[in-house]
Amino acid sequence: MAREVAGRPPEETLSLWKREQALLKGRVVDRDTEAWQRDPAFSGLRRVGGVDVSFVKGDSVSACASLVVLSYPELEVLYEDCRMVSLTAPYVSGFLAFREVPFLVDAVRRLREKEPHLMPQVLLVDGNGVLHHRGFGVACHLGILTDLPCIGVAKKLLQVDGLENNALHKEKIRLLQAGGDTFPLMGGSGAILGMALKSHDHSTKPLYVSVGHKMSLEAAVRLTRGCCRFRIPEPVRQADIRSRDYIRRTLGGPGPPRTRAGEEPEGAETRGGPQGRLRRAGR
DNA sequence: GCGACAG
DNA sequence: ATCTTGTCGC
Repeated sequence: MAREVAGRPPEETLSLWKREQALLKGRVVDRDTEAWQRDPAFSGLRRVGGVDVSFVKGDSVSACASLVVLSYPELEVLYEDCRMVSLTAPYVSGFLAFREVPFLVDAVRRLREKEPHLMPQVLLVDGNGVLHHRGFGVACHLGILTDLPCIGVAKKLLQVDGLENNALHKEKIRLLQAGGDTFPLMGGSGAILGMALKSHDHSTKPLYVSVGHKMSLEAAVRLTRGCCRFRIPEPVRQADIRSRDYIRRTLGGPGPPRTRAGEEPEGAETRGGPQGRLRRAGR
């Protein structure tokens, strides 16, 4: 049943959300807090997490929230948790966290309870950190709620605080040479809000990296680069691929629906549990 | 009416 | 976010 979530929240709700962001923003730490973050080779870093939420096409409510954990530097998947969820908040630019973050926090909590030894040492988040209307994007929000170092990795420039995807910006992109090349994204106040990063040699579009929590921008950019086999860093890419795959296996796909009304015994999932646990463990 | 718009 | 196959290039 394709449901629709309420259109745009009333101003009163947005006002409450802004207050919440302002409150939590005060707790963001934009410095390196872990020893591995300052090491040239990130020695000591063994697990990197990625999160994403994918949607069912004609439906703005049903989605799959996923959390994956990869080994570093091998980038092999060690853990996967995909779960169908019902979103309650609509997407409003600047308030993405209120739509997606509760389910990502749930995923982290499940991991903490069931496989604490696989807890990632940092999370790469699909979206922005401090590169945000009020300096508190989804990567900051998730970082504060989980107390994990987080990095915001966006695929498009969020045009805030004077930043514009204009001719000058496009020219700077064109001038990026090799993978790893960057240029700073300076806000109106003069502060560096994030970095545009050419994630690999033949990528046209850069990634927009910003601090989420418990990490410096320099380390965030360097680690993001270290996680890229393709344009999108592996943790986020795997979370995306697996969440979309989970939806396809659950609803989409050719042939008759896997679970026609009245068949298939109660509850039990066809493929190893509601969360599609641990598969293809690396090493 | 026009432009903006992370996911 | 999603709608979507083949196709061009290394």
